[in-house]
Amino acid sequence: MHPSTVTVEYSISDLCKEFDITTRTIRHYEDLDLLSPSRRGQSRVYTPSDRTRLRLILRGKRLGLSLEDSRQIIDMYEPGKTNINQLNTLIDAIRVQRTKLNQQLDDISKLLKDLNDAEANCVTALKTNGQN
Amino acid sequence: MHPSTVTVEYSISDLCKEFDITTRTIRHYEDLDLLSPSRRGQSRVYTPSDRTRLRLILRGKRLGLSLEDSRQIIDMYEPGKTNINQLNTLIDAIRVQRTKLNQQLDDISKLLKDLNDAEANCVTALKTNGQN
DNA sequence: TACCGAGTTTACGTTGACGTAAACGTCATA
DNA sequence: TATGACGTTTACGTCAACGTAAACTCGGTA
Repeated sequence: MHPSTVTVEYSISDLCKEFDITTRTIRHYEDLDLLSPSRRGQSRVYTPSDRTRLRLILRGKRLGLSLEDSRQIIDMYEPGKTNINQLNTLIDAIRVQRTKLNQQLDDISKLLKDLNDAEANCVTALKTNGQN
Repeated sequence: MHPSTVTVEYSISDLCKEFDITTRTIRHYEDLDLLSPSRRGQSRVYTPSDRTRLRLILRGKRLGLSLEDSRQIIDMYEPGKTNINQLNTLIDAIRVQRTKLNQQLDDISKLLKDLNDAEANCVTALKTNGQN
């Protein structure tokens, strides 16, 4: 059996459609070194790894991270080129991020509770006024 | 016993210190009708209720909400002036927000897991290279 | 009274994250 | 061959969320 040589790749519009963003957005991320696709001719060619990075960027956006924050976090996943005396710095950064995320978890649970209360108030208001 | 008449109030700089923001930020929120403090002379005077609103705004910010989003959510907590035929709309909005927050919860738990993995990789890398 | 600290308004500047338009290349197919 | 669909670069525009500076008022106090 041959080793699987089906190298998956994506065009810029493939990724745009999948994630519902514009080409401008993707090229913007490349300007900020968040993505660095290879080229065939002048066209950009994206690997599954690039696609994963994009997913991480968009996830970061949903969490309110800046693109710069996302770049740092994503670089944490690529431990290959990290030299040893940066590893401890990296670990510290990871812990800082984790603290922020735990704060977010707390914020969200509180907000969800507030929303529950607010909804309950609405429902009560609807009932007591007896109007449908 | 008298009813407690100690009406707590805050100056703009009180709130700035407490939440570690600038006066410009607070006045900006007022421009957007997120806050509407009363005045003594020309100076702004904030009530505990204003302070609570500010806390909610900043919590929204940590979650990546726009100020406009926060304004809408905060208005949900003030059911007094909401008329009945808007209540259903409000309930819908609440459910939309809840959906977004649940998405965030999912994002965060994934990110936390990723950070755990990244940290583990760092630790392993430190050990195998045997350098302190 | 002369200044200081804390407040105010007005208005232009900045930064991040793209939008939008212009002008162009490349390839398939009608 | 010419018309689209899809790609590219370059560059100015926009919007949100403030920053920053200027010029002012007001209440205490040295």
